[in-house]
Amino acid sequence: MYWGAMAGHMGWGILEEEGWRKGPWTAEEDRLLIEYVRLHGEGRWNSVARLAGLKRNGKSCRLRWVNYLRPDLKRGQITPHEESIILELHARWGNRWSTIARSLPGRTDNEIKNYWRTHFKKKQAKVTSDASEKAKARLLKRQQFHQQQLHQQQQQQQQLHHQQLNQMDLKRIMALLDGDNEHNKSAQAVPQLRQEITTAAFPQTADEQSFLYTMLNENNNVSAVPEAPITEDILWDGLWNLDDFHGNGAVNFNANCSTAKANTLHNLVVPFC
DNA sequence: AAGTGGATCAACCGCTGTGGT
DNA sequence: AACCACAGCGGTTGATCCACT
Repeated sequence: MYWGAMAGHMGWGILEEEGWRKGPWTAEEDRLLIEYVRLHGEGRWNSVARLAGLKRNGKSCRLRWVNYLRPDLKRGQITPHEESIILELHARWGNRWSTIARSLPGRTDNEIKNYWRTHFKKKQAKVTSDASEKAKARLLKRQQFHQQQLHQQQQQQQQLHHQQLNQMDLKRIMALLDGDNEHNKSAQAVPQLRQEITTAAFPQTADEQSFLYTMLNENNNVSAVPEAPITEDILWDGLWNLDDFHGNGAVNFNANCSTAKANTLHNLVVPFC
């Protein structure tokens, strides 16, 4: 199109090291190539340079002929009908442009490829972008819900802390740590203490629990790492696994979780269902 | 009027498949 | 079997056009 005009006027084109011209084709080069094909037919493109006096390599000649000079090429815009064919065939074959082009007489693979890139690639990107926006919204909703839950949990914990603070628990644990209990120096006492700390109504907060575990470690000079509590991350992992809810995920979910955990998860998940 | 950025398209590049020797 | 030349394909580039600010 405008390449030809530009090349014709300005004499563009550069010479490669091997002496091949590159860049836009001139009107004279086109004429030589057309004449060559008229005399010798398509093919044997590497002979074009020698037989037609063109300083173009075979690949360049073939491409110019196939994409621009062929007499059966259909000019003009892609019609809606052709567009629907492209869509359908691309859905079936993907980026096999030459295969698609065979179903569209007069259209080249390059043309279809360019058309797809300019018309559908961005639509595809928009679809992806929309999906991304939805994901962001979901994340925001999740974060808001997370904060709300955290706030509620803190309030509930504070209430429970005051209501259920069991002085007997505290006294028993502290007594064990202080050494009133003779067993606390023995290795067997460690699991017992750990169990006390874990199951006692007191402590209720993570800080309190951490404090007691530290005391326990210091007193016994052993590693007393508690079982990891149920974190939000684990709960959300459960939520994402619900994507597989119709498959084995649901089965595993129920099988692997205690009823309490399952209920907790269920309560967390329901707002998003 | 000038600048800018997206759209368009011709052409190139690198890789792979195929056929001949 | 190995090598080579060629054809074809898909991805990418780069220059120009054109609408918009």
